[in-house]
Amino acid sequence: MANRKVLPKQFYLQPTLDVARQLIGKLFEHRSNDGVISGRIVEVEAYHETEPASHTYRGRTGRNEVMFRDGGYLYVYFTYGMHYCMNVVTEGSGTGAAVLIRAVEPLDGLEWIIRNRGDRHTLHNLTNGPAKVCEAFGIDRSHNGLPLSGPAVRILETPAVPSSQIEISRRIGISRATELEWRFALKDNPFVSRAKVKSG
DNA sequence: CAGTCGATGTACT
DNA sequence: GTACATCGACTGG
Repeated sequence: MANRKVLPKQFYLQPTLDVARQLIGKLFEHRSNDGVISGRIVEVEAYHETEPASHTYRGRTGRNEVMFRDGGYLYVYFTYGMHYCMNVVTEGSGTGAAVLIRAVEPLDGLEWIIRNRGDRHTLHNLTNGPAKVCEAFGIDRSHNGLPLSGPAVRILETPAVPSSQIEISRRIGISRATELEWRFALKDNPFVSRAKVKSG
């Protein structure tokens, strides 16, 4: 794969919705002793301390500490007794905000992704959901708080995706509050969660 | 195809 | 004790 530049710190310090939109099309990469797994980010959601669906709405807790850091760290949390979800922390120190990675399109390490997820899934079902992405990439509690500048986890620069290719919609799975249109996805990409399965 | 529901552990009230 | 930024298996049309 071509050499890619790691996203600069300043990228993550922007307003969370701007970071979310710009993360579409970027490459997420996990390097471990097992090898390299990478994927193109195709679906994200923004979360911010100013709205009730965010983990940070009620202030600091042990779990959400990483979300209050300055942007550029990975926030990983455990939910439903069995799943991990990973987020990109945004904005300045003291603001609890992040962008949830909801779906990626596999690039490198497909063999590892299949091994991590099990071999009874179709290609499109490997990484089309936030907990699926974490399982596929081998991301868990131990990655909480790691910097996205590497060496374990990184996000790499890519050419900007035109806004005509980005679909904006309501967030998924929110039960405590009115859902906001803070979800960004690549239009018609088959790796997006809840994508319609084409018959032809 | 859509809708329902159990799994399973942790953080927080 | 309750809710949970989910997934996958199962049901019925």
